[in-house]
Amino acid sequence: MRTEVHMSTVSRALNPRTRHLVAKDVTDKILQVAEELGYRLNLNASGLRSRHSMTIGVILPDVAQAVFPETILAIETVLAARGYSLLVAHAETDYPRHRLIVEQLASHLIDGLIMTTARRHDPVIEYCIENDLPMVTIHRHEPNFPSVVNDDRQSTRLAVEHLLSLGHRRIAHVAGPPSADTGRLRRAGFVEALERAGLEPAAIEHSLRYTREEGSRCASAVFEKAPDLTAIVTASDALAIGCLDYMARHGIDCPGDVSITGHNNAPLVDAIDPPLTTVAIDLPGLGARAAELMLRRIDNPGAPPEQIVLEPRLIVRMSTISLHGKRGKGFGHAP
Amino acid sequence: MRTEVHMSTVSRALNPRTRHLVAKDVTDKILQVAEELGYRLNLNASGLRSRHSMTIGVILPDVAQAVFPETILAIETVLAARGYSLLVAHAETDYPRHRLIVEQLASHLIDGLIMTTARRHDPVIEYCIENDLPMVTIHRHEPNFPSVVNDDRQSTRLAVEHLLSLGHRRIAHVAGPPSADTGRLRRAGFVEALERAGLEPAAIEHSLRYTREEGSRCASAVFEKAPDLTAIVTASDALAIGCLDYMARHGIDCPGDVSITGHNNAPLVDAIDPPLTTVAIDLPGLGARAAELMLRRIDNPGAPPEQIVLEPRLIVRMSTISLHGKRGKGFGHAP
DNA sequence: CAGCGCATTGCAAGCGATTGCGTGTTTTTC
DNA sequence: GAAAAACACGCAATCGCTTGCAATGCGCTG
Repeated sequence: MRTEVHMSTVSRALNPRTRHLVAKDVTDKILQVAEELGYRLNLNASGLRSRHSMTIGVILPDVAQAVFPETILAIETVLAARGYSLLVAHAETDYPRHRLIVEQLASHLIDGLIMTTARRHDPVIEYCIENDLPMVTIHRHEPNFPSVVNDDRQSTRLAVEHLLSLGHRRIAHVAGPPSADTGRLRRAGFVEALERAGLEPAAIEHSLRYTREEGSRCASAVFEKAPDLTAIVTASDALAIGCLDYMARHGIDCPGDVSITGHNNAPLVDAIDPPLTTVAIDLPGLGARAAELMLRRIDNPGAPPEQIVLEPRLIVRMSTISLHGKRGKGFGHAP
Repeated sequence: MRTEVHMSTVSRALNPRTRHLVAKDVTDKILQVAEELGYRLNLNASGLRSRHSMTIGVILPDVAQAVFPETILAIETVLAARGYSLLVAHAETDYPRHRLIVEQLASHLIDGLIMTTARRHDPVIEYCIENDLPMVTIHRHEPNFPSVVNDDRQSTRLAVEHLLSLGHRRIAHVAGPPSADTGRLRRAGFVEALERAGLEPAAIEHSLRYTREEGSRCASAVFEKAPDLTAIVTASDALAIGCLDYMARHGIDCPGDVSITGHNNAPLVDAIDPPLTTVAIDLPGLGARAAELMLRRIDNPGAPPEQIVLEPRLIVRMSTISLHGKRGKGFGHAP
């Protein structure tokens, strides 16, 4: 930097937070010269001294889940506008990777962490708590941390009410992992909605992960427990498609024999056979809100943690049909 | 760090590249003590002095594309094993974002860049060339840079040959963006394969992006140009599904009236209606090879750039059927 | 007009690692 | 057994920026 001013002045002028300390005309000149010279400050040096790296970590559970790209994009869009970069890490269930992530945090690589994994008892979270690293969670509640979640109870309630209105009474649930908030809450909403109608779940099976394969496995389990079921509410589109896979293999027709609802409204679920009735959640909203909360948290660490809940929306397609004037599978008499 | 040795020795012991400079027993002791104290070196300080940040940038074009998650995961897995983190940036076609990315590079935030966008004439690439930042490209060739690509010519050849063997003769192509290597090469493979059979393309329409909407638009265009076509080869699954959307709206049956092939074998394309015949590319392989090339490039900048080409594989499902004993759309006579 | 306060800028000490150089010690060599 | 080479490690400068403090100059008040 070659101007007639001292480098400390340049530093102050370049940093929006300290810019008010330098005279307006000097600031303008500095910005102009910096632009001409293509000067960029060295974030390593800056971070070394000021102890922030201008990068935010994002932890994803499982690439296989189609719901993340949109969320990530939204996060990045909001953060990039404030000069933050995104460091992504995939952390399925393997511990070595968790350890690695913690190490990166410990290396002061990250100014904040956005967790999109819904698993509880996470060493990464414990680390954030201990070192009070700004964290915001998506898809899960953590006391004392900002979070943005879908109203998961409401999600499955919507699905159940839809099926009830179609005349279904023997409804099973292919649930998410019990270790995940999403899994537990969606299950709770499912049970509640049935209880209100004076009904009991036909069957409930927890998946271990939100995958198609798990969906198939769980389908097998619920059909075993409740051969006369007429509908299945699932906790994710992938699980629903897994159920469809199972049913196709066993000659059970959807929606003719059994209706199915998914969850998330992931890309392409409108194009599958049959187009999936599902509960849409606001993926970009989840990301954008989370990023905003993160920025607010960084600007003002003392503020009380906000918890944002977004409303789901039922999207009816072809995988659910009315039972009225139709026989459900298991009635036992011929046409 | 509180041992009886000097911090320079610690630094050397902790860095695998300089570890040979210190005695084995001292190294062991240092590693052990570091472990006990939970000591992590400060990457900002380290990077400031040594001018490398231990992070690799990855630029993605478009989140909407389902092909990236697997590739990213593979990249991260390989790089994380060597202590590198991943900085991701989405760079569709908007220039402000490109500028932002270049600025991050300029801030020495990144030791290398993996480009997954196939667009040509990219300011980011120019920056890498000028500042000889290690770069490796996926899905595109760049002279003097390592790259890993699918054999895109072969991809569409496979698709065309498959359709030819089913008796199709009037085949159209919904191509990728002409600005993308993938778009041009897949188109070239398509044309070549037809030429070998002494045939001409029924129609070719270039999409502007690999999206469903563009697929629909292009479908409209090719049906306009060649109403008698019996098959469409597309440059991506998203485009293929867009074609299916269009056909569904216009009462054209797939595969009854027109056969369609996709490209990439993205998740769920086996579950759509009809299950899509597509050309599978090795998504994790693309990522893993790219990451390995990056590491090699960093270790040994002088080595000649390797160019890796992976072989595609045709996956036949239900969206393509034989024309033998069947009438294609446009023959003009009733059953 | 002296004195005070405020706004603006310069000074210089770090932030925590890396690394070229130098010194001390051990091993090799003839 | 002495000189040379190899090996291990310490020393201290340095990377580029931030920031508390000091210094300067200005306008304003009494």
